[in-house]
Amino acid sequence: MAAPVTPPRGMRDFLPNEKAVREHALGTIRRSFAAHGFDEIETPVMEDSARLHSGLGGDNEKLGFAVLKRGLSPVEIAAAAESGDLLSLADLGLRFDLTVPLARFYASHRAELPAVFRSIQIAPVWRAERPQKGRYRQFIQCDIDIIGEAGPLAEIELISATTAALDALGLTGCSVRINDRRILASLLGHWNVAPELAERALITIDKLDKIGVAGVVTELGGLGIDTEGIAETLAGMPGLGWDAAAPAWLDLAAYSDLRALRDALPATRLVFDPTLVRGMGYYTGTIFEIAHPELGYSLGGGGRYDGMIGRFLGTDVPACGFSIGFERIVDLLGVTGAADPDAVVLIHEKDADPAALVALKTALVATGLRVRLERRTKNVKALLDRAAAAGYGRYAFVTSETRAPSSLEFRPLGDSADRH
RNA sequence: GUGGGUAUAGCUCAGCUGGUAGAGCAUCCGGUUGUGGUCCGGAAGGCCGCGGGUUCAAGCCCCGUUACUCACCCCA
Repeated sequence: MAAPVTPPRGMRDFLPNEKAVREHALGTIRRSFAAHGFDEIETPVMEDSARLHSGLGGDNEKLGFAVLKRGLSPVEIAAAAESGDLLSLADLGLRFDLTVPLARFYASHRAELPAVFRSIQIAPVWRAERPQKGRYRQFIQCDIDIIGEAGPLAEIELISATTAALDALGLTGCSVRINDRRILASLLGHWNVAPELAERALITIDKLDKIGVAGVVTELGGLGIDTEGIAETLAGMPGLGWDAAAPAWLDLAAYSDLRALRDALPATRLVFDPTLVRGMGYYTGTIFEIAHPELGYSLGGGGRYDGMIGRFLGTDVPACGFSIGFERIVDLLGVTGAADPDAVVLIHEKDADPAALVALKTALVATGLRVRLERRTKNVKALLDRAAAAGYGRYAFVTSETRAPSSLEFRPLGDSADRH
């Protein structure tokens, strides 16, 4: 058996028709974001290892691909193995999201950017996860971020631009779940959860829709949290809605801010969900996620991270972002290639004159057509089916008598069942 | 990191209670068919993922391993 030829685990090759669908979707998203006043930027795929592991990335930090320093000596490697700190052998890492690189980018280029900067990033990120449906080790994220806007305008613009992009893709049925870190903080305070347990407790709360009230109570108890009265609070959380009679644990200021967002976005299905958490440690205020009724995972998410840029810049700058999980969107769209009548296939004999063929093709290209040459095989049907699947709309046979494009007789390509 | 499923031709898959490897599609060749998407015939293509074990005999049973895949964890 030959050496394996599959791509690395969790990473994929894309066939021509898949690539075409992806590029089409990316173009749609890009145009939609740009129309809403965002500007596209690009950053390197790697960042300093120390920056990626600054504690802001939550669990994702553990999933980062590290890049070894060049020219390591056996002594250094042995020392790292001895100390158990293998990460010290890496000085760079592949980015696991686009937010941490953006914060560094902004800190680096602040002087050249507008006071309120609206960025687009459409780029791959890497996480060393166990792959499964909707989860890959290399995947594209489509992020928009607004830096320098502390008020709700940022959230409103981000949510409306993102839902506009989803609409442009023809994706229906999506809703946006929304919550606020301040609400989660007041909830944990109400339960007297120790700060060092807060992160674990939040992740557990996030699972409420999956494991139920009893499951969450058990898991919280396992963390060492006093679960007295927690079940009652939990039971009332999912259906709370927009007109709740303010339970004691609810941060009223944050709740009121969320209601204002809801009022500002009448066209969006905005669902208040106090159990929404999100894993990234850097969120400080609003958090949101795109939900789809057919999927058990989210199609994207984001939130406000007012503290992050200050870690790189020294002074705090408010920031908020929204990320679309491109791979999950594409999986949902499926592969549909429409036939292009301006894309034609020229079928020629094995012994056709190459110079004449290319001259003929060039003449057709000059008229605005997309032209592919195909050597005639015994099985013409298979050849034509493949061309049709690749989006070609017409075909013609080239013979030794074919001199000019006008002598070609084009026929439509398509389902072979309805023609013969 | 944890658990389940799968692994046979380029692709999609059969292969019965263990008995020397099969189909369809694709490829190539010959013929047929109104300058052509039809049909007929033929050929080529396999360490049955890899390594052990049981057996007279293993694609099939047992153990291990690797890869893929689904779910959990976590996440887009």
